[in-house]
Amino acid sequence: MSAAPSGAPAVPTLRDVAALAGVSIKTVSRVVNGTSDVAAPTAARVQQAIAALGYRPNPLARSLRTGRDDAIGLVVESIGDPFFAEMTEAVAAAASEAGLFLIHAGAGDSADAELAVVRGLLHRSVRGLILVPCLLAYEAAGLSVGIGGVPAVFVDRPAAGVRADTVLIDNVRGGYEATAHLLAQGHRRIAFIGTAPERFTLRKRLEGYRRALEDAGVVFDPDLVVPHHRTSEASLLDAVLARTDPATALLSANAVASIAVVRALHRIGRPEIAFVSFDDFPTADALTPPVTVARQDPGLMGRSATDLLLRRIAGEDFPPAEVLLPVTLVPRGSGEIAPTRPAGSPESPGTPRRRRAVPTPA
Amino acid sequence: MSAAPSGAPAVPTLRDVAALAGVSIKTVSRVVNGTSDVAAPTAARVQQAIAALGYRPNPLARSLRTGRDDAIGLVVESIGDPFFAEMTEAVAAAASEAGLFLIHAGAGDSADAELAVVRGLLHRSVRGLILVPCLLAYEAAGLSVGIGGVPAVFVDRPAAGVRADTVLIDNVRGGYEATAHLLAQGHRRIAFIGTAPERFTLRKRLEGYRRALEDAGVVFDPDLVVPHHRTSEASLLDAVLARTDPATALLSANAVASIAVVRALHRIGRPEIAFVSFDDFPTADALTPPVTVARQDPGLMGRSATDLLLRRIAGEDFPPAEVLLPVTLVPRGSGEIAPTRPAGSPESPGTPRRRRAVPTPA
DNA sequence: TTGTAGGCGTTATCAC
DNA sequence: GTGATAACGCCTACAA
Repeated sequence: MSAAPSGAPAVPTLRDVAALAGVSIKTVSRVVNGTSDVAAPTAARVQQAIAALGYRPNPLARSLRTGRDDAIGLVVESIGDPFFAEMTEAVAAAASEAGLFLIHAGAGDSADAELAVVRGLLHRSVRGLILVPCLLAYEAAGLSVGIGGVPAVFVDRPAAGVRADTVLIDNVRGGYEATAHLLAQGHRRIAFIGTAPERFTLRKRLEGYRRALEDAGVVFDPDLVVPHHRTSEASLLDAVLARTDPATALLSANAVASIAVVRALHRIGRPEIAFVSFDDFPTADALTPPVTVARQDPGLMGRSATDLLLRRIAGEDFPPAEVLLPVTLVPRGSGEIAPTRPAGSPESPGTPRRRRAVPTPA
Repeated sequence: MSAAPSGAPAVPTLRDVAALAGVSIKTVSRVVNGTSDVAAPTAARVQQAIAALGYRPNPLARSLRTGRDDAIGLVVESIGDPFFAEMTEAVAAAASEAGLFLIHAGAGDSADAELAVVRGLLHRSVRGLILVPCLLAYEAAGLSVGIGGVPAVFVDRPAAGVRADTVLIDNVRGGYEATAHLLAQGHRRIAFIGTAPERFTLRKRLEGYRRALEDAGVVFDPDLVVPHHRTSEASLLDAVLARTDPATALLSANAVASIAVVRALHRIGRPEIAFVSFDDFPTADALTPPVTVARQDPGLMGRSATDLLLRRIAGEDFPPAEVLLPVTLVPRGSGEIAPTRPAGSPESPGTPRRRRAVPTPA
């Protein structure tokens, strides 16, 4: 066994330190917190006593007194999602660097649950919050969050009814450019896979998609927009491929949808269909063909959010920031496939700019 | 703006509720905590006052008084790793179901940092800890953790010097079976990719690999064991493929290594090399060929750990549990490729049991 | 069944 | 510069 002293270890308190150092409690408190000046010799004695006893301030008692905890809260609906996992890692790193604990709270999928969680966090006197609002339920919640309240930064999606900093990616532009990229290859029938109208990001990406079509003079066809439920993976692409005027290209709405698309294409043996993925994913560059992606940077998102939050916590005052992070198109092959002209197609579409062969193993 | 009352919202306390209900503080406390009996009409009045004021107990004050917080701590070195992300999600779900907050602390990569973090967590009076010990540094740390101290469950790797519950996967067996699977296809030169001797799991998997070789009468060749640093991805496989007696099959040590292998094979255009991945990954079944994996279940790991922890927190007493989770071999194609006999190979190895063609797109 | 006094460990107020 | 003393919000004695 280890060299633990017999009996209860008895965590030392300010009083113990004070007794050992022969000073008052308050003096120890001063030394610990570095507030006001303490005479050098006194301070030294206190430091020594602290070291001897292995004293550490009790964060709970401190929080009770000061009304704030050395922690920030992070509310994400699902940390299993690789995107949020990477974001969370960045937040965790920045928080621990700032000496703050990270209290992680999953909000499930309901607005009520989310508000309850946020309230719980506020009750713990967290210094600030980073929130991925699962639903736009802050409208009338009457929470004192954001500017004028407990510092808060909304991430990935905005929250209605709250003045607070927001960090988003440029979903519309990302959707636009991904679509424009496919249009430039000559595609006119581009399916949008994995939509979920209730989700802000996907709605925005769809908006970008529609705008790009519009700018190219292609009529929007709602039949080419397919939702993705985890259960429907097997038949995911049937609706857009098995028809008289099938889609010749696919744009997925997020990484989860992308992986479903990859699986589906693989299963039906149609790797030659053009495909751009919104979101990068680990093996995207090792597939056949390698997958062209519109890449966002979750780590950057987490860092930006935490930076803003820490500035707010430090007391900086500035108008609500709206950070819009870029989306980068990374051509890898799958998105540069030109449409195969289906038999009896009415006309040749715009000239494909380039055509990269699909690597086929010997 | 919302219907916030003018002036400071002033979080209501027990006293406010007591005043409104016309009872004593203690009575309110009793109602809130459900301890001892309170007369029905009194209780009703109190409940009403609570509702009217929107009172919520202050968890910090409660923690200070009771010496415990309604939270558990989770220490993982990197939550960005998909494996730990999935595990964390399971833990988070179970914790919130039990009404506990999850305090997440990244430990970086140093034993000192990890111990500091654990100490910090203990100081916050967390109810329990789930730890992925980054280094086996608990030996002489003298922390009152585990049996007889603050409930703790070690996950993924054991911790020396602590009596505590542990949840591991059967790494040796997983490594053994993956290797045996390749041996059964006739492979004799099997490379082990992504080793890192300082990591428990990888060491164990390597052990399983060696045992399987031994049982098959194949001499272990240390040159076929290659470490994986993130920087060396480009030339990862050179050492085992570019030689007179090259490896004909690969076994990767974990998901990160697997993805590196997939990329490397893709880059050098050698998809026909047999490959088994330790750990599943999202697109494993959509690659060409689909990747055979030895699959572990991170969610199950998180759930098992939390279950144990909650039982400890509830006061159950039982000898330290050592849960060993299974690893399942999932044949998908890449692991069922027989060796191509290199020119001048001395002899034909054991009969391949089955040979599945590599799907090649037309 | 209900109320009163005291303290958990800390910081804030005010004297010295 | 330093030290008593009173909170912070809650819960655990014990008394009524």
